[in-house]
Amino acid sequence: MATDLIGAYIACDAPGQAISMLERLAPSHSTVFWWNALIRRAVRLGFLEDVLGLYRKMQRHGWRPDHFTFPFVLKACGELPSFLRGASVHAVVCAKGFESNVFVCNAVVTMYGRCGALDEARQVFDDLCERGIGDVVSWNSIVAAHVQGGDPRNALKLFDRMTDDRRICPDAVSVVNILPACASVGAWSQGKEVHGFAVRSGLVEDVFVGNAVVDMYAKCGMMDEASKVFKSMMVKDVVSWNAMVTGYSQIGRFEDVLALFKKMRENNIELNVVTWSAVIAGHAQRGHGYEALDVFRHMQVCGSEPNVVTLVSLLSGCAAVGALLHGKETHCYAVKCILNLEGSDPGDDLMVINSLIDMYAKCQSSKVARMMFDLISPKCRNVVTWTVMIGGYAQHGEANDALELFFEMLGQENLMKPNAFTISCVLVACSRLAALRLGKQIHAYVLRNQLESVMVFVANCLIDMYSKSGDIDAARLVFDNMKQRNAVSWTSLMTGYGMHGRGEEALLVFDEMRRAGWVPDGVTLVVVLYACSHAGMVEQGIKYFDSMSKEFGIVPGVEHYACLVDLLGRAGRLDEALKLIEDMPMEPTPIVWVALLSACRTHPNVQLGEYAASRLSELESENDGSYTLLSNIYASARRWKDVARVRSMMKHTGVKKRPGCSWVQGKKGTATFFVGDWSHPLSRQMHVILEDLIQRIKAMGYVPETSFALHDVDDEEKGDLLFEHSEKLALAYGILTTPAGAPIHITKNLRVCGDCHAAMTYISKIIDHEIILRDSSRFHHFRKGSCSCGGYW
DNA sequence: GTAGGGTTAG
Repeated sequence: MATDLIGAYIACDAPGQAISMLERLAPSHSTVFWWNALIRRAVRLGFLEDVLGLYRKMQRHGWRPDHFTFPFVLKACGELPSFLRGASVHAVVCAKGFESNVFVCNAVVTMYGRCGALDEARQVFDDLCERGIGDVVSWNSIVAAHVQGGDPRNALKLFDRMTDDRRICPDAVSVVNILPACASVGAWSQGKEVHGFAVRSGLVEDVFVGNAVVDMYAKCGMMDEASKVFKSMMVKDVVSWNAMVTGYSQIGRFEDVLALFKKMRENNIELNVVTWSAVIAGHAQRGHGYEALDVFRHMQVCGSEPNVVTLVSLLSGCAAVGALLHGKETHCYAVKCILNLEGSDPGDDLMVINSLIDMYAKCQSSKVARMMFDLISPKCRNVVTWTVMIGGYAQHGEANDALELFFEMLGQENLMKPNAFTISCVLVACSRLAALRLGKQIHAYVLRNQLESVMVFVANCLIDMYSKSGDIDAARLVFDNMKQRNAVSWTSLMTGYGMHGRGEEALLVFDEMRRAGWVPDGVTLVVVLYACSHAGMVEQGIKYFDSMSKEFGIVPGVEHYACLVDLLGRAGRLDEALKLIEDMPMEPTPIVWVALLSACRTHPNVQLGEYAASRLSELESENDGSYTLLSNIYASARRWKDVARVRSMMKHTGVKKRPGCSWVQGKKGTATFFVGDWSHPLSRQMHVILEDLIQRIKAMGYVPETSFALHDVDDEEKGDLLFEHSEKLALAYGILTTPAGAPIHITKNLRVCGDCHAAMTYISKIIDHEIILRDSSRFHHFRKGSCSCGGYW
């Protein structure tokens, strides 16, 4: 009688009444059923903490959980997820002798899987197998644990073992579990086998299975296969259609997406938020932010409610095109409609916040990004939060801030483990700063954590870091040791050789690349031309440029023309460079005119320089570099009035010359110097050294090239100004702090000054160091009185 | 037991 009442209470969701009645009953076998019923109800309703409360309460009142109780309780632990509580339930399972109950043990495996405890899950599973009581559910559980735990490769291995085991017959769940794993590692041939199995066993008629097959092919980019399966499906639902939409969106076939939309309407399938989000994401991932925004608008017109996923995709689109205003609108929308909604997953909120930080950083608003970052309490941040902020800094010339934040991340109380993304961002920052010492430490970290073996990306960043930090041979070593390479690996190495003026080697790599079967793209050709230009290989460069379309099927873009202008200009062939610009099939962009203007500085030509500068200012008036170049051109012609005019023009238009800045990586960190910056504690000694060196090289024939000083003052004073250039200060500091015989590495934010270049060439003859100077475009190795650039500074 | 999402390189 009492138990009937309890059942009724449970059925009408009055658990309090049911519990108080149960507590008044004496423990007997029949009433465990009602505790289980209560617990099951709580699991269904998602009251996970209540499940555990009931579990404790029933034990306090003397009832023993049975083989029905444990799976529910374990499910609650897995969904919370709470490893500690799950493990203690597992301990009780063992203590009460339930380890031979496969039903209970399968639930333990699933629970551990949900908690990310793959080793524990595996141990329970292996135990089941050893005792020969594992069933298909056990196998499905352990495979699912590996798929969800981010270990798809082992999931695939386990699935293979499962199909080899004759006692086990995979079911629909097995197939639906394993196909996403195939897709995530691009194992389409294994996916094809699973598909074959599904067909032979008839499972493919299950709409879940069919969807999983379509999804697998679509994610592998095999839309013909996906389409074939899709068409053959007797029963389709919106998930089937969305799998196709996603597939086409990912490979950018949006006209096929539109065709699907039409058919969906014909079949009365309503587009849902997943459909729209997938298309938005497809555009965003291809860098088509404005198309993503269009789809978003369309979605709203159609009355579909965006959700977290929609916003995250949309923000990545805004970030890709630097659409700050749209990003801000999306931010407002998120605050109004999405963030902090009752019952929303806090992980989802963090994802939106991470996307917002990334969007602001990529839209040049790193201050706003940092404000958002600081607003999140450190214990709520995850590794992506840190990475987007570090990456934002690294990419926008705030490399020091990037590194500072990275160290802050490492010092967090709740241990934050950098992942491959974080490491890539940090390496970008190292590259910018030429921070070789830190870069090497990061490399060691990469090796210890085996990040490079799975991540071509990280190794590519290492190549870039080493070559931009002055150690191109180390870059080569990283390259040679890569098990897998992609086109970026090759071009990174070529860029390195190009920057170091080792054009022949860059071209050898280019040949190697082609022999290895890689098809060069537009970027590769830019690098090839750049290498030719910086090594003075004019004829070679022209040949490559002329054969681009024929040999590689690449139509020269404006960036290739700019390279060729640079190439001709460096060689002093200014008329040809101008003719090339005039004959260009497209409108020249600023980089083209800057290339010509630089050439007019290297090979003084006032008239052409003026022309280039005027064309440049039509396109962008705020380029401080172009004013400096023009002023240098006038100065070298000793046209001081024009120099003054340019300076007043700069003042008038509010263009500020970026201050020259050089730095040296020493054992105790970085020492940074600005022009005329004598604030360093070693300044006195630096001054003495410079004075002495300049005296000595003057005796060797060095004549200060005062035209670089940008001032109309008498020569003696200009000599002083040259004396104070940041790269000379950095050199003096390097000499003071670098052990004899070791190279001095200097990095400068702008192009090296011609006088400094000349002075360093002389100085390298009399000091016991090689000087390796990286400026904004390339490396200069000064050794024994000559420079690797061969005068093409 | 099925679908969509945030961070990385030339």
